Amino acid sequence: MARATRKIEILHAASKIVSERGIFNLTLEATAIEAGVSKGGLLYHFPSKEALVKGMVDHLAENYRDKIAASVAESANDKGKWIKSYADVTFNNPYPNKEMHAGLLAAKAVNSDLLDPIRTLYNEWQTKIEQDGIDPVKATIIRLATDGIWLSELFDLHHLGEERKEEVYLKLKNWIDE
Amino acid sequence: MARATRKIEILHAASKIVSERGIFNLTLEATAIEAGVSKGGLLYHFPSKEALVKGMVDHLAENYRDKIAASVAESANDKGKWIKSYADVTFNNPYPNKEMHAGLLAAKAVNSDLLDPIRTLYNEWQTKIEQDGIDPVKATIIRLATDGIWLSELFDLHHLGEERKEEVYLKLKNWIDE
DNA sequence: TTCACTATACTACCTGGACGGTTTTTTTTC
DNA sequence: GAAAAAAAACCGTCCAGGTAGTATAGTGAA
Repeated sequence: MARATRKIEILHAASKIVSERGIFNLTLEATAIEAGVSKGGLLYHFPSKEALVKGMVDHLAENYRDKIAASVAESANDKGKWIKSYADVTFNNPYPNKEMHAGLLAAKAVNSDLLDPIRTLYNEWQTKIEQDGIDPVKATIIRLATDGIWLSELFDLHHLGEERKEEVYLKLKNWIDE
Repeated sequence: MARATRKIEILHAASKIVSERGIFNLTLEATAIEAGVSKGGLLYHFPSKEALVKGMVDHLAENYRDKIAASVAESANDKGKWIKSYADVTFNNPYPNKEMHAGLLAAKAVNSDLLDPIRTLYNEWQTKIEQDGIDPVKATIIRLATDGIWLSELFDLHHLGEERKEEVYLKLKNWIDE
């Protein structure tokens, strides 16, 4: 089974390894085993390690873009819908974030250029966020604060308690409409 | 020459390699060469790679702690001096941030437990920031926004222009005293 | 004598990637 | 619609190169 799916299974396996065992354990063999495929099979889909990591980043960038776009689409067309969607998705979606973390770390380790799709995404969002009917500085601060949560989760540096996190989230949301 | 200094030179060399060439090029040999020391010499100071990375993290944590503490000390004892110092130092000090980036990435790659000193630091600051005379939620948002800048610089994801960055900085500062 | 190294050699292991198959699926031909 | 051909998807082994860490003998300074 699984035609186009195999590639994606392999990408998930790679992310899982990075998340659970760290970059240094992201080897072709380990990825193959985790994905339930042979090394040769893996190399058929991704002809090099760099190609594999590129696959991770491209995949997650596409996913994240869709996720935000979907959230924006179902918003009423009120002002601030981009920053609101960005904050919503990032605060409340542990899953794509995990993959994001793995992809970022892997790309940074293997070849920084592989981060370009994320940079593109970031620039797109920043533009939208700043041109969405609210003060761009305020919008940028909300965006940065959201990213701050991200940083903290990426390195597991500090757990805001759930209540504090919720308070922050609500205060940011209210601030948008102020 | 250079008694206690050599160790620190080695740590700087290691950070430089991580920053410029990425984690995978942080080998013992490369570090020794960059530091102008023999491999044996390096291993004399840091008996394993993990010890080296631990040295990086410990050193930068100490540095960062001092830096913030110094900034707090020279503040008038007005409310919000902790968050103000945190934002000041992080916004305006590209140097320790670079080392921080390298240390975080190296520790995350080699062994997440090595991040513990940073976690401790983070917890200390969060406590101080929340008990410093201003609304803790507001203080936390400022802290998160500051960290957002960090994330962006760490992966080189997006350059806020200098003006926009300055606007953000000023708006956050004003917000503290509001 | 000890400390802080240098220089070199060596081991044991791991990893990316090449390579030459084999099996499964799809397409074409009769 | 069955057989044949071709393409796609995959397997498993091998190897050159690199790496952490060990070992060892020696050097100069305090």
